[in-house]
Amino acid sequence: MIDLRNLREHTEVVSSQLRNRGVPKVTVDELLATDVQLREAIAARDEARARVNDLSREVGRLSKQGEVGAAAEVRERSRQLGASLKGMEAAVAQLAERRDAIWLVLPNIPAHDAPIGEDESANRVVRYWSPGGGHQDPGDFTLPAFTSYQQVPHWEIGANLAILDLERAGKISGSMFAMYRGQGARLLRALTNFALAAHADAYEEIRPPTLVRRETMMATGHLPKFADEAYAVERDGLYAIPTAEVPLTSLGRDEIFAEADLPLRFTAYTSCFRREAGAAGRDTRGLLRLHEFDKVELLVYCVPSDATAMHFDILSRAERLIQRLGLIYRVLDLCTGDLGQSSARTFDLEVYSPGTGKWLEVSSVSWFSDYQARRANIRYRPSSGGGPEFVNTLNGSALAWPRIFATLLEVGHQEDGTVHLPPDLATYFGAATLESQKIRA
RNA sequence: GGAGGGAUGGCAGAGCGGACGAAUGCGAAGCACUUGAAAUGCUUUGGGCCCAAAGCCCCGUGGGUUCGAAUCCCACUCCCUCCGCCA
Repeated sequence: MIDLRNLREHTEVVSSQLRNRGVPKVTVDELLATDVQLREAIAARDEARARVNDLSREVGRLSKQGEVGAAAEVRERSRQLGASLKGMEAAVAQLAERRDAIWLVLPNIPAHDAPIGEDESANRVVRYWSPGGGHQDPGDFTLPAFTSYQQVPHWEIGANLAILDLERAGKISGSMFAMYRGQGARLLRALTNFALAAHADAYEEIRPPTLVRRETMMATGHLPKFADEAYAVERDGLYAIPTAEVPLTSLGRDEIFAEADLPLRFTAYTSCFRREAGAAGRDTRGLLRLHEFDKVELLVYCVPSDATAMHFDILSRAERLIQRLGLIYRVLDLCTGDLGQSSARTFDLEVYSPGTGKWLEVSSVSWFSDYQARRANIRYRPSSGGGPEFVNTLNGSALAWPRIFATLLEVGHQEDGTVHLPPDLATYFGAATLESQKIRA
C-alpha cells in the first residue's frame, strides 16, 4: 500500500498522481477522512487505557499495603472505566477496517516518468529490436518480410510435428491448458535451463512452493482485489501462484535486512496459474493464453536509490534473452492507466509472432517502489544509522515460455516443415532442428 | 491421521497474575586502558502508532477471564518427538 503519511502531507500531489491512474478524488478524500477519525479514536482509547493502567497499579499498591477498603474502591472505579474502554476499542477496530478496505485496494503512485494515459492505447513504444537491424526507434522500424511458412500459426506447426497436443490437454484439463510432447517438452526444459544459466551470475536460484497462503497473496497485492484471477484450494485455504513474484516477495516478509546484504536477487522457475476470468475467448488460440504456463522470474529487493538501476538491469536481462533467441521484439513503457495495481512503472516486452500477426507480451518488468515492501513488511537497516526503512521491490519475467515457444516455432519454420532453432538454444536443446516425430497410439 | 512437547529480544534462555518491554549469558556497537591487539572495565544494543513529548501497542496469531495477563482459559497457526501413511 501507499505511504499514508506522505498522503497526509502532500495530499494534492498524491491525489492527482492517483487520479492519473483512475482513482477518483472521493476515494482519496474518504481515505483521508477515515484516517483522521481513526487517529482521533486511537488517541481517545489510549488515554482511557492509560488511566485504567494507572488505577490498576494503584490497586496493586493498596492491596500490598493491606488497605483492603481503598483497594476495592479503586478497583471499582477502574472496572467502570474499563467498561467504557470496550466501546472505544470497538470504534477503533471499525474505523481501522474501513480505512484498510480502501487502503488495501488503492493502487501504487506511478513514477514521474511513466507516460500518463487512460488505457493501453496510451502505452509508449520505447524501441524495437530485430536480429537484422538491432535497436531501432519507433519511427525507423518496419517489419521484415516473412516467408509463407513462417506465417503458419504455431498450433499447426506444433500439431504437425507432434510436439504440441492441445486436443488431449483439453481432454485432461479443459480449454486453455497445453501439453507439450517429446521434443516439445524437451524444448521447454531447454529454454528453462537456458534462462536460469543466463542469470546465475547475480541471481540466486530458488524453487519456491507454488501453493501459498492468503497472506502471501496479500503481500504482493494479488489479494484482496483480484481474487477472481486466482485458483483457490478452498479446503486448505491455499492459492495457486499466478507468478513466482508471489512467493519470492514473501521470502523476505517481516524481515529486516542489513543494508550491506542488499541487493538481494532471486530467480525462480515455476508454473503459473491464472483463471483469466476477464479474458475468456480473447486471443486464446494455441498457446496465446493459458491457465497454466511456465515462466522464469527475476526478483530484486534493494535500497530505494538503487531501484532505477535494478529496473534497467532486469529489463536488459530479459531483452538479452530475446535477442539471443533471435526474435523481433519491442519495449513498451506502460501508461499510468495500464499499470498493474502494485506497480510504479512497468516495461512490457512483446515479441512479434509472424504466424498470428500479433505482438505477444512475453515479459513484464516492474518497479513497485515500497508498495509491496510496505504490505509485506520487508525492511532494511540503513548503514548510516537510524530506524529501519522499507526496501524497494522489482521483478520481471525472463521469460514466459508459451508465447516464446510459439514464436520460435513460427520464426524457425522451414519449407520442409521442420523448425530451425537459434544456436544459443540449440546448445541447451542438444539439436539445431525440430523434426516430425511419431506420437505413440 | 493419532499421541505428546513447544513458540519470549540477533541467538541462547529465565520469568508462570501486580512497575516486566522483560533477568542472565553470548553476539554486536561505542568509550577507557594498550604501540596495536587480546584480556579487562564501563556504557549502549527490538519493533510500531504519534510532527514531537507524554502516552499507547507488541512475549506465535486471534478471542476471553480480571481492576490488572508474557503469566490463567479457548480457538487457530507453526515447529519438534513418536506412531501410522506416503513420493
